Amino acid sequence: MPISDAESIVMDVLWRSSPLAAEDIVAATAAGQGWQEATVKTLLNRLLRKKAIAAERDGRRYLYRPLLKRGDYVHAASKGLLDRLFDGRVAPLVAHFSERRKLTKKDIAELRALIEELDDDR
Amino acid sequence: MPISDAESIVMDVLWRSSPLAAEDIVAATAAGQGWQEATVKTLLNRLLRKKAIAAERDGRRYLYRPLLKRGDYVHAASKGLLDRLFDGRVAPLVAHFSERRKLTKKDIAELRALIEELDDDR
DNA sequence: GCATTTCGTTTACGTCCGTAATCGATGACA
DNA sequence: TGTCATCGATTACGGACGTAAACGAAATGC
Repeated sequence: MPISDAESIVMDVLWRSSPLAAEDIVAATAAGQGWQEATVKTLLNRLLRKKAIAAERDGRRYLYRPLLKRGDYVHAASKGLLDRLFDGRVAPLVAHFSERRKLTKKDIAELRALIEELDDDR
Repeated sequence: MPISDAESIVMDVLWRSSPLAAEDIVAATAAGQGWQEATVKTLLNRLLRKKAIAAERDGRRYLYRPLLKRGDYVHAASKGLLDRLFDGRVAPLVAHFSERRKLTKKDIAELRALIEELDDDR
């Protein structure tokens, strides 16, 4: 079952640091997202049902931590997009941004460094 | 208003060739997707309401063509993902696939060619 | 001990989405 | 000219999502 956009914001908090109490997650998200605590509670419950997080009792409250790894989530999302739009390959995506002139000098330098490194491994 | 996954499959057909009659779009998608014609009709109507396509009368039927450009759609989707997951930059995405060893030799060669070309433009 | 606060759980509700059947108008055919 | 086939338009319906209030149990303050 997929993690929704709103849910992924909660995951982000937990990926950054965990375990956390609901209170902490509310503190980290509610203001920025304009959410009520109740909303965060709902999202936590849905994530529990999806087995994306786990809760362990800590006295009268629970502490939440991710079960789903950030890398796995990022990978699934990225691969989904690549498959749908770029024939599953990375280069066409880079080419797309290049054609749209959305690559800064810094982007290009980073890419060049990456590629050189990869070539070294070869 | 966002184009949903199912809708984007209809858009794909129209991006490949347009204008097309509903019948053609059904022919191009229904079998592969396991859709009834009714489903395709619904999707066409929703795309019309979203102004992603336009219909012009052709005798007793309509011919549909895209208003939304494929490049714009691809860009919005890609940028959304990059922004959400990779700090809006392309290199970290490439690095991610590299770390997961999901880059084939061919991918790397394509990327190297791309980068060299970009460097030439510099 | 009893009221109040504090958690998590349950329920709610409008919208979008996937999927499709049905309806209504119009053109074709007999 | 009346009936049948075609189209697009309307309506339907369950599930997910965003957003949140209400409820119930447990702890805490007095």
